[in-house]
Amino acid sequence: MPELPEVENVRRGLETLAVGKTVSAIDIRWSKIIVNPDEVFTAGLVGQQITAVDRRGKYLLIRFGEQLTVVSHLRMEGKYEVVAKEAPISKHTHVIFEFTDGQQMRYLDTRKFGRMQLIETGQENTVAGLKDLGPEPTPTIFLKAGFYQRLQKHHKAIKPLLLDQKVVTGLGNIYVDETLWLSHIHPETPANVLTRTETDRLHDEIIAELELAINHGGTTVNTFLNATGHAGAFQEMLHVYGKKGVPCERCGTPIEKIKVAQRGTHFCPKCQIKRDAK
DNA sequence: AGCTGCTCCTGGTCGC
DNA sequence: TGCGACCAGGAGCAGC
Repeated sequence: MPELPEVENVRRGLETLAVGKTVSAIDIRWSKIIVNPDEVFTAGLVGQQITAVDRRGKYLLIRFGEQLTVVSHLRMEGKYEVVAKEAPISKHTHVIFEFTDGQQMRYLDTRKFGRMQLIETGQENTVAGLKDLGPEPTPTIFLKAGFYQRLQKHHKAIKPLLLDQKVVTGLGNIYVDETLWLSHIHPETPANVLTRTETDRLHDEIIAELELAINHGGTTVNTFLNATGHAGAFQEMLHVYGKKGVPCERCGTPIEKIKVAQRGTHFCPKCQIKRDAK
């Protein structure tokens, strides 16, 4: 599933393949993907040129001309491809941007969870989800002191807080399990029992893990911008996610899978000791 | 305000 | 083999 590293990879691919192209037509095949009325979305974008592709957290910000932005969230299975218009269209293609050069940028999404919204550039803060987004996971923006203070305010489990994009943006279920294992923290640990030393360690692991994944996913960019293609490569680097019953790399104890806040959660019961509330 | 639970979807897996 | 039940989950939202 696309988390921040995969979205960044898609961003880089679209930057290469779609910037400079001008939209000649739009075909919306599954209307619910588009937050705006179909005709507003289409009328706004036809004739516009793609000028840049930015990213904020897991949101893609596709810039059209100087004044318009399409905010695109891939959710679970969204993908983009840029292909010749003659290329076969899969049944999971829901939005097609046709360009004046005969190519098409297509949005594919097996489970149709993804969303796209046309806004005026500069109005990003009107989009629910974007306006309350926390810091990007980079050392200059995501600060240890603020992270610690934020966690101290909560007594619920650390895992759902890391999934909350308001605390830090970019983590999904896979990377949360991975960073908690790397940090020796049990996913159900109440956030406010974590020490400053522990949250500092967690902070560093989050930054390092996402950077590693971005760099790892940045190796292959072709006309098909496929998040799962890169996830396949990163698969080899996972320590706990999807490894129920497999011996922990550090201590050999079988990895366990439980539910935390309705999410499948993988951890090592020996390396990640559960602690009670204060 | 914090938190929980529901919703959207389809493909894959499991039991019978 | 076929079929139904159930699971996977990011984030917006309602409701307590």
